[in-house]
Amino acid sequence: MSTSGKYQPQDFEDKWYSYWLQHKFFKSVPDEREPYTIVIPPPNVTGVLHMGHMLNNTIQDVLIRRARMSGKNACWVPGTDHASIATEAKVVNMLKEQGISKKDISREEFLKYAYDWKEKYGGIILEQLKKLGASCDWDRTAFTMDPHMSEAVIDTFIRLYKKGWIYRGIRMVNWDPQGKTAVSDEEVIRKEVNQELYYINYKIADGSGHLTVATTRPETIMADTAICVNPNDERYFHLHGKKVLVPLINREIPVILDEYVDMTFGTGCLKVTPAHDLNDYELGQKHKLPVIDILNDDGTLNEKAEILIGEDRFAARKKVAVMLEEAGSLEKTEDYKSQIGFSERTNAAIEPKLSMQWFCKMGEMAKPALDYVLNGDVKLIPDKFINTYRHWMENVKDWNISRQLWWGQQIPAWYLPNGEYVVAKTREEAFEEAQKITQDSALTIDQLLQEEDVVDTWFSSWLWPISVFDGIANPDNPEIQYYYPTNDLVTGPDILFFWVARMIMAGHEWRGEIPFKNVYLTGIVRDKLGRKMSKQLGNSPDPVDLIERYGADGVRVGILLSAPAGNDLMFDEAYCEQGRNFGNKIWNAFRLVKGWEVDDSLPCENKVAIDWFESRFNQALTEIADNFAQYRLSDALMATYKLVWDDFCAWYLEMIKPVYQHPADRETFTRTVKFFEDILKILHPFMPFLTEELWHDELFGERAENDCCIVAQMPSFGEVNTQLLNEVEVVKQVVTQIRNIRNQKQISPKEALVLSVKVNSGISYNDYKNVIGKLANVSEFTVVNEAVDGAASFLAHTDEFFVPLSQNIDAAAEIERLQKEQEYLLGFLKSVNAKLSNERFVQNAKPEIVQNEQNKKADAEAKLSIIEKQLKDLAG
RNA sequence: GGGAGCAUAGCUCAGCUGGUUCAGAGCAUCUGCCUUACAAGCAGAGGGUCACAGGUUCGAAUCCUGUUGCUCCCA
Repeated sequence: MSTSGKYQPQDFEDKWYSYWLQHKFFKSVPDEREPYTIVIPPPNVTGVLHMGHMLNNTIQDVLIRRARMSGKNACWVPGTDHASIATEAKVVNMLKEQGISKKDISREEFLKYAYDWKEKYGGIILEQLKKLGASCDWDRTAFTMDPHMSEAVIDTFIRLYKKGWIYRGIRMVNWDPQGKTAVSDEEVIRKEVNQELYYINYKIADGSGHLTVATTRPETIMADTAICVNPNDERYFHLHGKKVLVPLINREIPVILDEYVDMTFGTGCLKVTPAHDLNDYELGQKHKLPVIDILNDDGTLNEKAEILIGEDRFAARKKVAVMLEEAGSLEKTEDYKSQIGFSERTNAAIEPKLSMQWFCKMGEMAKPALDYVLNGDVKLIPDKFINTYRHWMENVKDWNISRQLWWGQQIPAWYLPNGEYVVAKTREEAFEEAQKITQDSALTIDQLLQEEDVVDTWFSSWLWPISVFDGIANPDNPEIQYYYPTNDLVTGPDILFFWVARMIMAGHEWRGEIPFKNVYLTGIVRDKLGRKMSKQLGNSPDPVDLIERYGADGVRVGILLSAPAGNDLMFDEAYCEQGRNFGNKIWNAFRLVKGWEVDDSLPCENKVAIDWFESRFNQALTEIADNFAQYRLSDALMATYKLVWDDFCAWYLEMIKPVYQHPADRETFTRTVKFFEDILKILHPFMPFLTEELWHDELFGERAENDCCIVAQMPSFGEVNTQLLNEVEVVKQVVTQIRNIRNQKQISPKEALVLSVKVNSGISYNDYKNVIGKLANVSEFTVVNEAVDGAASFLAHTDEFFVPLSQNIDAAAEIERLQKEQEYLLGFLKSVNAKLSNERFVQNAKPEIVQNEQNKKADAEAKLSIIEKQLKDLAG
């Protein structure tokens, strides 16, 4: 503890993190203890820490630290994923700045640049996690492209291919023209966008007039291969069998009939563009229409468009509109709102595009993965997500796993000169296989061409809980045997399908087992106005900056206070301030105790206070454990907060605090120091730095080098004296009431008061004389048999208290107060009596509930008779 | 358009299978205090027709139906 006396978390946080690292407290190796394992949801290697990470990793650290302090062998595996699209985009940009174009360099050269980039910038986020206090086993830091991790990916590809679950096919995919790759359905974010609906006239080829088509994408007319109308649409009977001319290019296309067309939308005439729309594609298949793809991979028009070649699709849209207008083919335009897909990675508008891709069948794998969740083997917390999960799993579509990129695991498929392909781990194995298939002795190994594409990053991530323990290539190794299945996974609901569902599938496929027992789904961090935090809005605080200002402990407390499980959280810096203030409170409570002198000759006069706090502490311990068992971390924190601030600081320390510059007795001091140590333990998972700092203070005596709070064992549950707890609650009421009287009558806390009690409850107030004397500054406390005249009075439980005051009592005000209370009690009694005199209540309600009502009745009646008597006395 | 969820104090949220004074917590607010651990604090206090309308029940914040408003997922 620093000598400055002020709580300054920055002074010691780095010190203790280094100390923990040095002493390898985060390190885990299999042993005879029960394991407790968390694998980190690997953040994107290009990423920097944002508030979502803060939340997520604070939760993981709290769980892992608590497990570590509960006798478990705690292992938190950190790492990053290679984020193929995002990283490749960054590297391409970096090269562009250096004047290098990706087209001009080889795959090998590109990958070298990419690895250099990763080495240089890829670890930032992990360093930031250290600031937060994350107690990961850094020796285990994994990366989804580490050799053994990549090998697991390739093995998985081959295994699933051999099972017939991976196939290649032409499909309409979500094309990201900026990333120049396909993305999966889950990576497309739909947003409502204001667009224009263009009404375009197509001339009928025989010169008999025109028809009008409404479209949001006029630039795709050059790819039209038909116009479709509903066969039942009377307006268009005359068009059946006709041909029309595509405006601007005058290509002839047929009018086809299909009930698919919605007669009420637009004009009822649909342009069919099989290459650029999924529904049109299916329609085209059905009617055997040709496919004309007019777009390049980067979203510009190609020569098949005939016009505007090389223009970007959005620029082309505007130009086509102008050209149509000039040609007299544009009937009108209308404002129109519709849902457009955007790439999660690049935010480019997704272009539906036909291309040859690799797919992974999901149906077979989804079934067991769904069952694990439905039968509770894998628990989703909160369980409201089970419905969402089930819905997705029951309607799962095949997963497009190929990406047209270099950064990632290259698909282990090898093309032969004749167009066939084989799937094999190495070129050599592929060659062997190829020879077998082709029986071609002329085939040479160099003739094999490996698939250019890589697999989706999630195709690595779904193996994460297994592959970090090398459980794919070495399924029986001691690590995977020990740590798998892991315990808790902490992540956001937005990747329930991307990742969580697929990990469960992979777990079942490779090990016939779940990957984790519990999935804690955090909410999304929003600003206090409820908006999602985003770079564009600039409404996200920089977590590292927050840590510098409030301390890591303060930020951890702040973010947990605002984060009930599964709910989005409205983050406000005020929570961090509350966290820091809490740290300050603990710090100062510590300074108080530390400052006490001890006099061994003094007797202990605080037995009641000590016994009370011990009971209260044990009670809170159960509450906290219960909250943890239900993953109610903010409640666990709040229970701890109240125990420390209210019970320990505000009540206990005030009860036992020696008079200024007077020494404490040995017993009180020793017990209090012990309480403090236990408090540090339960606080540690939430506030690791502060607790470690105080743990090593000389107040606790000499500590061995490895005697650290981080590895201390949680206090064990002790006895709870309920009667004592209840009595102290009454005593606290007494103290509050006296303080109230002081407030009302403007009596200084320094002025001692005299107190008498007429006991009706059986509580032995003698035991609490000291406590009440100290907390309420009462110099004389006597038990009386009769009411004291002319004194301020109040009720605590059913006991009557009297405080004679130098000033006269305002009898009228006192009467009014009592009458108010009487009125309330009479009303209350009435409702209780109404219940009790209701036969159906007495018959139907559970006996203990009826008994309760009777207790309430007796209690109210007792209070009423006291008040009546007091009123009579005042009147008399 | 289909599905799910939510609505409780100024704010963020608890409130389990209806029944202890059930209407709560934290923060914020108000009042009084620089009482030598802490003003990043202490002591008090106020604040809600539990979205709205019906229903079931001896009894509803809690269960049912409808209405309104918001959020998310899917098409």
